[in-house]
Amino acid sequence: MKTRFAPSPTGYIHIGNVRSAIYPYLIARQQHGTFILRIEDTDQSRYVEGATELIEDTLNWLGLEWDEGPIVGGPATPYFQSERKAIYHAWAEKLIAAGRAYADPTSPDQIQVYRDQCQASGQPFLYRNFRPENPPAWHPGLPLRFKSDPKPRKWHDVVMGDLSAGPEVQDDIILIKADGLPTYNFAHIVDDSEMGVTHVIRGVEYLSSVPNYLALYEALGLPVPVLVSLPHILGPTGTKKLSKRDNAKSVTGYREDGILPEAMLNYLACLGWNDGTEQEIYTKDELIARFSLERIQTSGARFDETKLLWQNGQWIRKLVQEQGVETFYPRTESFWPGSAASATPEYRQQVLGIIYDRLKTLSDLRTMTGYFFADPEIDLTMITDNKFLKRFSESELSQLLQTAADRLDQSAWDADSLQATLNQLLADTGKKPAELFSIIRIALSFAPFSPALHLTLNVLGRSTSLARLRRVITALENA
RNA sequence: GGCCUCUUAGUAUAACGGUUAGUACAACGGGUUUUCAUCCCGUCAACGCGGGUUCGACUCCCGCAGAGGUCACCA
Repeated sequence: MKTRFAPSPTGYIHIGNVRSAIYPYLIARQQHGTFILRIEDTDQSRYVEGATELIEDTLNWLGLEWDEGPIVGGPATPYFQSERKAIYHAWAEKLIAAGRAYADPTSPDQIQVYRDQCQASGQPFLYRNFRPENPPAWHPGLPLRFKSDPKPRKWHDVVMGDLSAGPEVQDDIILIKADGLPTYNFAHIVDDSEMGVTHVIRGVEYLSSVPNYLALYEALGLPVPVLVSLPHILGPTGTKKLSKRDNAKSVTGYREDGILPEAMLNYLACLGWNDGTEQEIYTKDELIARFSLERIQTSGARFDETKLLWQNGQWIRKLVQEQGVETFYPRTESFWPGSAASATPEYRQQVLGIIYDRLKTLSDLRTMTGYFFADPEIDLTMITDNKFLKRFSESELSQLLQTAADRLDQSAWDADSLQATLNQLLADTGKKPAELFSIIRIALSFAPFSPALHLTLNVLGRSTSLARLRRVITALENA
């Protein structure tokens, strides 16, 4: 089995088209086949500098390594269509010799006139109805058209099932443009054949062109590969396919948001595909083992960021628990708040160790860990408005904090001892956990939420913790 | 407009003629010595419509509606 991902370098890879890379990759790996990356850069006007690198970066991030293509090379080198002109021209000459292709002398303006005429009379426009009787010999500067042989066509699509189409959708499509470069319609057929691609996996937008492709395969004497049409991914609100026009984010844009590639691959693979079980979390190896083209959904699927976020949280927990904090830590390095810059990696790892199960994305570290690295600004309203604390006066609260500070000062400073001290404090003061722990927690962090109190104290350390309690005691006294 | 495709809760999906239509996310409620999160328990919520076929239809057939795709010297 040989599959390929064949993007055109017109920009970044977005959520809406990355499944055309994931599915061919998964099935190729499962069958111990070959996954090819081919760059379809035949449209010079749409070429974007650096887009190829963006594509490679996306595949690398998701872990979709290609066996043949740019950088790695392969038996069908080159893998850029712009460098394969001679190959397309050789196949074009064969068609001309067989009487199945001809030069098109009609100007684009004239074609537009024909098109308008048809529209005015309510007829579908087909170029073959205007085919010139004595076309000139083909030479550079003239487009080359396929001489179609319209007839009923039947074919099978692994996802869509048995399909058919009538002659009315088959036309004399352009094979080579006036600039000498081939169209997608011609180039992909030649390339897939030359490269030995057995399974063509691409978006459903190509479905209506398949009858023309079938005619071309026939005229070229080439076998038709297995055809697989992937339904579109829809935007979160609209009903149209996700595209860059309606703010589809790049896949790697989610990397900057703190999404893990494991989660992204997991989510995307399962958007419109399932193995029939109720499993939700899949590793790449599990996806490779379980994937099947036949179980790809026939209808489009909406991209739902909420579930991606949930899966990402699951993956963060899974990886930290499996690998340990130290191993996972390097992946978090660019996500810490600025105030963490002066902290040691060891200290950041300690913070990560008690906060990771609250993260939905790695970038949550930026907003959730500030008080571990710098003294938070005192905001007494967080105390006075707290639903457990508002019934106490400032002096009661400051006395409570004073007692807590004194006891903690006597305590050994490790998580277990701190928990024991807190429990003892609870018994001695007769306060409810919601009261005692809330005032201490807020005094330490002034954050809406934080890890368990004994763990927070343990990581902050004795001197920082006590200093923070004391400045709040002072603030309460002066209130 | 022609041609083609699709249609189960808000979202992603399971079901391959017989189920109280299952699961996950979200939402809502509850539990786990503070908060938030995790984890656990629970609640709400779906077969687009109309005809057939059949003892029986989400499942098969036909029609309709809605949505999408495509009709480029773009891919």
